[in-house]
Amino acid sequence: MASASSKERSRDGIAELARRRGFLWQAFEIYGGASGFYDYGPLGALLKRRVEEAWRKFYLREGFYEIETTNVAPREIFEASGHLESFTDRAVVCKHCKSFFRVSEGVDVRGKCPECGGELEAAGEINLMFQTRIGLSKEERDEEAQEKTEGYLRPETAQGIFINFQRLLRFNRDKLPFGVIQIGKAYRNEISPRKSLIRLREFTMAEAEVFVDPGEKSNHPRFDEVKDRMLWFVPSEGEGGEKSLEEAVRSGIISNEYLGYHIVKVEEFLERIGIPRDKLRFRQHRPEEMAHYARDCWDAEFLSDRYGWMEIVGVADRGDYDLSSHASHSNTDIGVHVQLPAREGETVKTKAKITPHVIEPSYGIDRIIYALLESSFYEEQVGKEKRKVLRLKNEIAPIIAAVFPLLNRDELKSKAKEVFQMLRDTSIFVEYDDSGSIGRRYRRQDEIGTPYCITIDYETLADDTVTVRERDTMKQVRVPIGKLEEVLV
RNA sequence: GCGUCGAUGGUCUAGAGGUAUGACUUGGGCCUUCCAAGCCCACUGCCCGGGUUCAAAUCCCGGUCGACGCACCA
Repeated sequence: MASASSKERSRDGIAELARRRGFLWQAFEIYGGASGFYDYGPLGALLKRRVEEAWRKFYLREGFYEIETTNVAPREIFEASGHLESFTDRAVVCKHCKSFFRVSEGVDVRGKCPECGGELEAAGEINLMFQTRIGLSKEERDEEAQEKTEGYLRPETAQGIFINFQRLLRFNRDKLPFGVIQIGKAYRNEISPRKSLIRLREFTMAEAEVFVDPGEKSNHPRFDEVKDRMLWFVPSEGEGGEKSLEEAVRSGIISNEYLGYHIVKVEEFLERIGIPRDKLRFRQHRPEEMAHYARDCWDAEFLSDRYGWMEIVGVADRGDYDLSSHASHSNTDIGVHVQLPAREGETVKTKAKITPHVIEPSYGIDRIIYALLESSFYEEQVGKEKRKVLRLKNEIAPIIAAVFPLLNRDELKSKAKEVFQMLRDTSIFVEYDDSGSIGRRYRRQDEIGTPYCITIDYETLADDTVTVRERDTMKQVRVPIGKLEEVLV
């Protein structure tokens, strides 16, 4: 056990750091905890917010508008979305080979295991949605009345966008294509949540829904901007490997330009916030692993030292599944009139009514946070000490800079506090520290990914310059206080 | 959900029937003109519940949480 657990521990350095330095805490800890729930501590919350902010900016720049919809929704929404049907079957498990089966026409508790012929036992309900009640319900009421009060926590944020489609279309002045984003919590009552942030019961998703005329799917107006981008594709069939997007689309690996465009955007974003490109690939779902709504799906996978390849973003072609289904369940017409291009010799343009298709990049923010922490964590030998450093990009680092007096003396401390306060008054988030030796303070900041440390020394008192020490190189430059703001951005 | 193993200050750890070891961290002080230095002082702990026993961190039972394997992950 000793050797296994010490190996475990060294591989787990980032988990220990995240806990100790206030990034990530198991939820409900003082009550013994509950599996699948994590709280973000002060630094974790800052990091997460900065990642979300970077994501928001990225998609707003692409022309998307953000909306915010409810976490709780009535039963009908999930009847229409297909989640109720896909989630509430009873399940059985084979006592012998442990295979799991959904109860269906062919399989029930009294039957035999289709895999090995072993005895089956009930394994409860597969219901990944958390159920709740909306309003009061009297127990003696009939079943129909019960159903009326039945509500669920959303298992994805997307439905809130689909059910507002008409409003959104109108907001976009009845023109396709357009895109909508949402960042928010989603909930899935996982059977066995594990692996820190990888499988949570409550998690943050950032989803973008692109509505496009199906006839235009292979004609993205900005395809040229991204077509030469090289990506690592792993299709469900045939050879994978590094290809340009254009090649992938032309050879049919990627079925349309819209899907391809957004796959590239996913990689651009991930790279921008600091996920290393060589740890990223795009893997296509096999038909049997596809969600009920998807006609095609590509996962952006991150190569984790700890967990191997793991999904951090899914890019799905949902076709017209959601809009059509909500249209029929809600008895609403959500078709869109589009103009067809005028043909040779025709004087009148024809109009057609179509149901848009949806391309959906869906980001698991918590998994991305994990990937960022793991891939930016380094332990390196500096002299006799091990230096732990989080090489986070400036754009997402929880704290941009820390201000120190070189020595714990009043004249340096008061000057340092002055500089600290000056920076806090800008949008640059800084920290102040005067405890222990200067070296200790540098290392403390390295550990939490602070890119810069500003030190006030006696020279500062003479000429108003400070040293700025860079996290990754540990090199220092002298900078006038007045120029700090531009140096730190 | 099943199986195996585990849980001791903030972190990591020693202890295998007599209420706990050490290191680091943290806080205070001294020292210190740039990378976890040194010295002094201080704080903090046996996952929860039940049982056995004069006595339980230690043994037994149950639970919770975690790691790993199987299954699950629309």
